[in-house]
Amino acid sequence: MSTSSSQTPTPSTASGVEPVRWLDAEQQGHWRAFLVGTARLQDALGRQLDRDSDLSLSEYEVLVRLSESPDRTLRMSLLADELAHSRSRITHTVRRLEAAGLVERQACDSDGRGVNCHMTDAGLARLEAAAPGHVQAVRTHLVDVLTDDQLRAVGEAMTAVREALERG
Amino acid sequence: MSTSSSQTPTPSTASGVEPVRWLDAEQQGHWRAFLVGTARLQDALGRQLDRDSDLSLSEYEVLVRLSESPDRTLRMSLLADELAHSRSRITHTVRRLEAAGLVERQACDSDGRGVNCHMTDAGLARLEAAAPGHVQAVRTHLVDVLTDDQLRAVGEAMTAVREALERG
DNA sequence: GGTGGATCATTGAAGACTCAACGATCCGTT
DNA sequence: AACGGATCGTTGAGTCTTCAATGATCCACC
Repeated sequence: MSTSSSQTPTPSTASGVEPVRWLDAEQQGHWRAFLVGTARLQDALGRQLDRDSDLSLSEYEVLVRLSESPDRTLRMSLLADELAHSRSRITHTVRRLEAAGLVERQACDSDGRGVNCHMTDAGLARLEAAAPGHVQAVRTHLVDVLTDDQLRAVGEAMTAVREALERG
Repeated sequence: MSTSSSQTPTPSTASGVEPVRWLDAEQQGHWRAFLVGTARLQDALGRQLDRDSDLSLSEYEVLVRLSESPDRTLRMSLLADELAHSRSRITHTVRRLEAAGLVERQACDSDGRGVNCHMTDAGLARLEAAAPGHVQAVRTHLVDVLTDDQLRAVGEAMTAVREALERG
């Protein structure tokens, strides 16, 4: 068999079970290209960051969001939402960053439950050191490989996917 | 600052350092949409598989490739290459699948170093049980969210990314 | 036909992420 | 003002992945 490939739709029995709408060969090809391509891409980018800057991709993403925020500070929950990472994951990532001195936690004035994550000067310096290499890698492996139209298409498609998921 | 965002290209000093070609606002938006969208998508698909079929996405992928191969058998290295997973990761994934009785290892006739991974009947049954729900999830969160053109654009873009990476 | 550099797969430890459970705080309702 | 459900963030255990090191086999070449 070739599960999740193009198949004759199961001739509808009287079973009441929704027949599976398999993907056709083309759809499946695109889906697999997506899976494999993203795997290789994330792998290459993570490797570059780790090798050249001793940061994981998620640590880098956290630092970038902080660098763009007023006072270089962001609530844990906002970090989680913006990066689409679980709260638990953000807690663990921030704990590592804090241990490295790149970030520090502060109580949140307006909400006793909240925790603010503030990027230290060392954190900013570390990000600034890491950014050029990372951006170059994003170019080499993604942006410069695609036409402008292709990159836009990917961006818009993934925005649609994201919005659909955030409704469900 | 806003690292990896659109910036005035550093006025070229005489330092001999290649100026960083930052991403412009649009490129960066697409790149982030890609990061966040793929994160949410993989999360949703992995969750569905784990909940409904007690399989991880990588276990599922291994089973699919095996199901499509002659004799439901594939070399470990081919599994790794096709899925873009490390050899070590494949070893661990297959070990778990073997422990669950879904797969078994066999010596490879033509190559004494090689190991063939063969999918058992139980493995096939497990895959067939998992497939409808998974395919439906891929539709709900990706395929049915996009137009045919968008899906093709994504597939072709990621194919280009993949090929570029496999050359470097 | 032996040597030396590749490829294949595994191993174990370290690292990162998930999951469920938890305590604390917030806030709408009564 | 007290209840009760919801949100926030953390925790620790379990799971998955990476990384570096290893042993085994293959093969091109001398």
